[in-house]
Amino acid sequence: MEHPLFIFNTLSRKLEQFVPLHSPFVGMYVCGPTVYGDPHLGHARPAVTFDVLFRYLQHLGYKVRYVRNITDVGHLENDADHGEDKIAKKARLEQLEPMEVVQYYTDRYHYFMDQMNVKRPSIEPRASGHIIEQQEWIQQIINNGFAYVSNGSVYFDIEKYTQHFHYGKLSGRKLDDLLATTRELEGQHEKRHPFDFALWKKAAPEHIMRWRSPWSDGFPGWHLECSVMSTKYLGEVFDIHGGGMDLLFPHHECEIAQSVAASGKESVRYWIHNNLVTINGQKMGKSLGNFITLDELFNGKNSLLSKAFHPMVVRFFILQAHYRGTLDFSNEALLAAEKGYYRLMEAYQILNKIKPSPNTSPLSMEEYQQKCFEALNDDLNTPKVLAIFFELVKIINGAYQEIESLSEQNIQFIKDLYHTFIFEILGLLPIESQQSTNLLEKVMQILLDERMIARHRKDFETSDRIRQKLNNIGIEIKDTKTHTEWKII
RNA sequence: GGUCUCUUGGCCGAGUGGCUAGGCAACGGUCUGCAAAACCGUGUACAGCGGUUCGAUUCCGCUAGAGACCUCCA
Repeated sequence: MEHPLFIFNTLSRKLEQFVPLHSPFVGMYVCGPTVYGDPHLGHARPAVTFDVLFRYLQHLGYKVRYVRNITDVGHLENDADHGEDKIAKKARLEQLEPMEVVQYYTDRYHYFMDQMNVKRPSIEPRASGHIIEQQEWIQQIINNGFAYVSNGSVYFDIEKYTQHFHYGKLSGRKLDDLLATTRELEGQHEKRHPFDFALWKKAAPEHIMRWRSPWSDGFPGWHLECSVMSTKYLGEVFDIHGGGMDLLFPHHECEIAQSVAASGKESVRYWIHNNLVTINGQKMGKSLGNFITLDELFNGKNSLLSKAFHPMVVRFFILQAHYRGTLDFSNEALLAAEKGYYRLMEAYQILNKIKPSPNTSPLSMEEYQQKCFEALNDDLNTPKVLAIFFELVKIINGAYQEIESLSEQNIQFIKDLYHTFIFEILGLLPIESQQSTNLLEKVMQILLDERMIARHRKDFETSDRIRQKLNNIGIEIKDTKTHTEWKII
């Protein structure tokens, strides 16, 4: 690889050169959604972030196995629900089979991710399909002495673990601090220590989702599935584990502990975390109820939105910020992103209309390419890539007006840059204008001809009326020196 | 309360020890019958106070404000 990729590893809190364990193969695991609700903007961020990483690694020539799980069991609710499974609870509310809920929201998730041009992972395992493997892990951890059975549930023995290993190395937490701040939770009395976490949970009688086990009829603990499924498909040690910042503790910390307790090895080499989407400076999240679903975003039906936004605009919006910074949502910010996105895409269309300059322009296109790679290699700096492209947009527009000159080769080179960076790696696609049929083309031509005749005889009242009426139904007219252009907006 | 992070012009957001991204909005201009788009130009931002330095928005300290995690969460 001629361009070494550097990526921020949460484990070391440093920028590290990415070197796969078994090049050219790369194993990447990302925590997927818990399918008990519609996906919102907060789900889109990691999906897009790691989609870009996936795409970029592939572009660099790596053979990537990308695993992203579906959590369809195992998340406890510790409020008034007495450890009831989240999925089961929702099912009860809606009078549905749990698996029906799971299927519904999984389909929804896929649908919206497809809309945003997020590639499907190589493997998308479900927690409920790996109960046996999870039980095997639990047994292994018990055998190794790092877990104990209590009243049909199995808990991870943190104190035992810390005698040999460092619990808190990823999140930088100290056990004493944790001790002082751990809250009173249901089932606490079953644990030896308040910070022990469940590997297996005995199910209450009314609990729908349950499986047989040596310890009780119950369900696996909420941190176990990722450890089990990642190593099952990627090996005991693999390259990348990603997810949202909010999963850092306790979820990812527990994953490390589980792996070490089971196999003696830490399985993840590069921990990568994306930052959160905020709204009014606050985390957008399920529990706060301040989230905007992708469905609402795409159809505009939310009081915070002035209009519907195209999925590509949302993707662009996400990529305009660096993945490790918070991204503040607002209607205004989205409108700005929308404008910018169309500007970027229109410049690509204009490339086909430029008259190539016969003399070679002094612009070095290779330099732009180089800068794009440097930006991506510097911890996936997508906003910088976009900034570089907006410099090109200026040149493209200038060339169209013939105040800048681009040679045939220049034009082709820029097209190639678009294909590589914008379409392939950033995964932004031009929004196809609603299939303008041949008939529409012809009708438009008649209208524009009539308008041109009116303009020629200085009947601007008529020409403006035609333009306004077309505008009202979503067709925009632009007069250039030689002709009139139109497009559906 | 503990741990950690952040604070960039009207908004969103990159980045750097000196050469001041980008997008959106605004203003002036070119073009146009007028628009729209595009192009050109303008606004000289880095929370506050100290310190290090020839020089700090960028490094260090303090203060203020905001946020995240400590409980399921992308």
